Amino acid sequence: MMQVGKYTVGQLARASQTKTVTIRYYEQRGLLRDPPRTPGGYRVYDTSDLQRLLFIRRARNLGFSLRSVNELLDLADLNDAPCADVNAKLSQHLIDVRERLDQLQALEEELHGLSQRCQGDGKISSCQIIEALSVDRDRDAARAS
Amino acid sequence: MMQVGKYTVGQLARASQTKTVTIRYYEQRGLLRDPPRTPGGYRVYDTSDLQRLLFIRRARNLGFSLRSVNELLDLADLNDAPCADVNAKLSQHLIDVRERLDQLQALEEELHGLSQRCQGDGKISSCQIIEALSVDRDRDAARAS
DNA sequence: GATCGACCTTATAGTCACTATAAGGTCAAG
DNA sequence: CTTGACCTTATAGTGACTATAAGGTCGATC
Repeated sequence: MMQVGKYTVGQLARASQTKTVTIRYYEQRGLLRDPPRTPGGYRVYDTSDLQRLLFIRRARNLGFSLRSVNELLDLADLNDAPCADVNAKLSQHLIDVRERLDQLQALEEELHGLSQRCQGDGKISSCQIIEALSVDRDRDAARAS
Repeated sequence: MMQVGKYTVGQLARASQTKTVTIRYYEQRGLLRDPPRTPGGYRVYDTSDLQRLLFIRRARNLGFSLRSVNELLDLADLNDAPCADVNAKLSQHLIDVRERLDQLQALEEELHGLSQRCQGDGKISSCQIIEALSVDRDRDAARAS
């Protein structure tokens, strides 16, 4: 059995809801260090690796790109960097997320409107949905002009 | 000059707000036919190609995957397929979009909450945001157990 | 008919964040 | 000492493009 506070890649994976291949991918990308190995070549992680991985996963769940996560980790490692830098990154991300949210909302409305048009009793030749996708609408016309 | 109703790839690109490489990519993926060529090898498209491309772009703008767009095109080509098939695809897509919307909304709230925690006057060592990302919160703890 | 520049051609590699697969080696328990 | 779960590396694939290189064609002008 492995020492307490030590993990194989699989144990780290379980503890962080990550796949082992993903962990190795993070290592390759430089987000996680090259861990020490057993004589047989198995990776041996410790709790600080787990902490770092959990940080990565949380930030990823919040929609940060790996690049952003890396920058965040760099900042976090630099204890005397100004906290405002972190907040700036967060604010920009929040702006991006809100924009995506707006777009997705508009999309939802459009799809909902589209789904209302189906009588459900016809053939494709008279399908209002296909029709709507096929015909130039105001937006297309305006953009193309 | 090119005949009326005929387009080079670049003209098709301009008329559909697409990049030429993307058009060739769609051709490669089988969404657009291999068009006839000039003696010199230039692709020559006509208005039906433009219609089809506009259909693709509209569906893509609505968040359909290329695979779905392809299925939709297949249905549209089959004039006697039941319209309900199209509606089923649309409904499923609407469900997916609404799910993404919910997730993005939750994300927005979390990020907003996080951004409220910045005092903006400290160093990383006392950054509440980094803190929040670093520390196990209820969700992580619950999932890992 | 030479030249120019805008446009076209193919092929290949890169992006992002993984996921999948193959072929083989290690670990610990029984 | 065998078993089976786990680990190793390397390579290729995903989706929907984007970027780049190296070269060929078109049509207008001189």
